[in-house]
Amino acid sequence: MRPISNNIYLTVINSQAQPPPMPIQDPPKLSFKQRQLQFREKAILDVVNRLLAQKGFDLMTMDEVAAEVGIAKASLYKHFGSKEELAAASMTRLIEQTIEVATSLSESLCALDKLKSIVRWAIQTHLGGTMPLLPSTRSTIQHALLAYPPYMDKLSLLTEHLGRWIGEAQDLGQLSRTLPGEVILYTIFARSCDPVADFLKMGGAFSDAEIVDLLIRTCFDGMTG
Amino acid sequence: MRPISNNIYLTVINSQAQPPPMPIQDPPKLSFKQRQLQFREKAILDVVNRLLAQKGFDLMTMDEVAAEVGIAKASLYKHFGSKEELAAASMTRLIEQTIEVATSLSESLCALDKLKSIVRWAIQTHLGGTMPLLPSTRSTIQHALLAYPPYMDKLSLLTEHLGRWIGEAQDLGQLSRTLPGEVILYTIFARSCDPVADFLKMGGAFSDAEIVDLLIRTCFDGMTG
DNA sequence: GTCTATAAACCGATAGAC
DNA sequence: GTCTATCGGTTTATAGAC
Repeated sequence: MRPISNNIYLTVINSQAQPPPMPIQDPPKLSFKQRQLQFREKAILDVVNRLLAQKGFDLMTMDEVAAEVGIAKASLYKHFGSKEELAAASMTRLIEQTIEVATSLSESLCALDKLKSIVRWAIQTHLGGTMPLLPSTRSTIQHALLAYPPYMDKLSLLTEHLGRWIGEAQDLGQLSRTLPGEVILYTIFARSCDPVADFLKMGGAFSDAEIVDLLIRTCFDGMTG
Repeated sequence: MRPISNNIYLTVINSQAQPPPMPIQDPPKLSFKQRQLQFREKAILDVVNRLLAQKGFDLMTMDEVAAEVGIAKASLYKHFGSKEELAAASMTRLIEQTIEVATSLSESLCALDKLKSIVRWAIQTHLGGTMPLLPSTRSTIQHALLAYPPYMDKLSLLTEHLGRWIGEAQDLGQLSRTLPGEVILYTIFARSCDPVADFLKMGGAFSDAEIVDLLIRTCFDGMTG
């Protein structure tokens, strides 16, 4: 597969395996103050994540974030330098969570089932109201994300995972060998934030579980089957 | 197929055929002033359509619209009462154009090919930079659109067209008979504004024609084939 | 005099500073 | 917790054309 040029997903599909950027070392004991800071940071990001999912970046206000966390607006700026950085941190954590889900998948699953599991988790998260709409070239945050190395690093890592599974699934004939890897990758990303889920939920005719199954089915098997 | 509750698409899939809401009468001679107004209105909507496609509703400003049209901001309000109404009018025209494309399709095409033709046209429009991202439950305009009868009427009309073809294609076994009609309909809508097209274009590895083919293929046939 | 386009003013909201 | 500068949607008053 051809390496593709830089883009928002910083795709490294099927690139040569890279050494992990840095060895993971569990952080040594933090002082009480540090833990308190970390705790509040988590609370902030929880709120931001939900607001991003519900209203998107432009409609989310810093006043609102501060109010929902229960702290002063100025305190927000102690943790995050700007609204963009705040959103970028939240998105980075989302990618981290996705990577955790990916690495925790049973090794006994085949590549295709691993990919489906990721999409399943993403759609469930979406239906739960905590999945920001990641991929849009029109969004204000895209530029901030591109300029935020932690996000790009984590995205590379995730893409590496998914790219490996996509290649495996193609080798096994589970996914079309004639479909470019990035088309599969982007389609998986897109379906994970698919507005179709929202509209089906609004329609009220299907349970969440049914919606997940329908979306995974149309995503992987199409509509002609 | 089960009728589904009201939602943004006001689905009338497979509903009984309804008489057209009103007979179309070509408007009799317009005065010079009226025609001039109509001409400028078209120019405004052209700009709005492009800006909606490029930046979305929230990031589009009335200053920008006025500047690009080449008129004063206040003049915009002679034509459209608010920013929401302006966007709604633009979206309504887009649906009208889609209906025109649909009705102009050759009768010799089978139902499935008609559906594919519509998606093909939509993705081409998208790649051309004049396709606003219609379906998102998070968007500000959705409420305005729901409250704008001309849009809802046109959308019903379009949905009726597509719903009929979906039913035909299912009867012919061209589309899965076990897939709910609204899932197919929404998927078609979603794929028509798919961000995947943008990312593939940004990647630079594919021509527009290739992107269109890849998206139609994954949409209808999935990725496992 | 009337009608139209526009510049300028208005005002609420919001990011960020003190 | 308050303050300020800015931005953007909306309104109003004015200048100019017919």
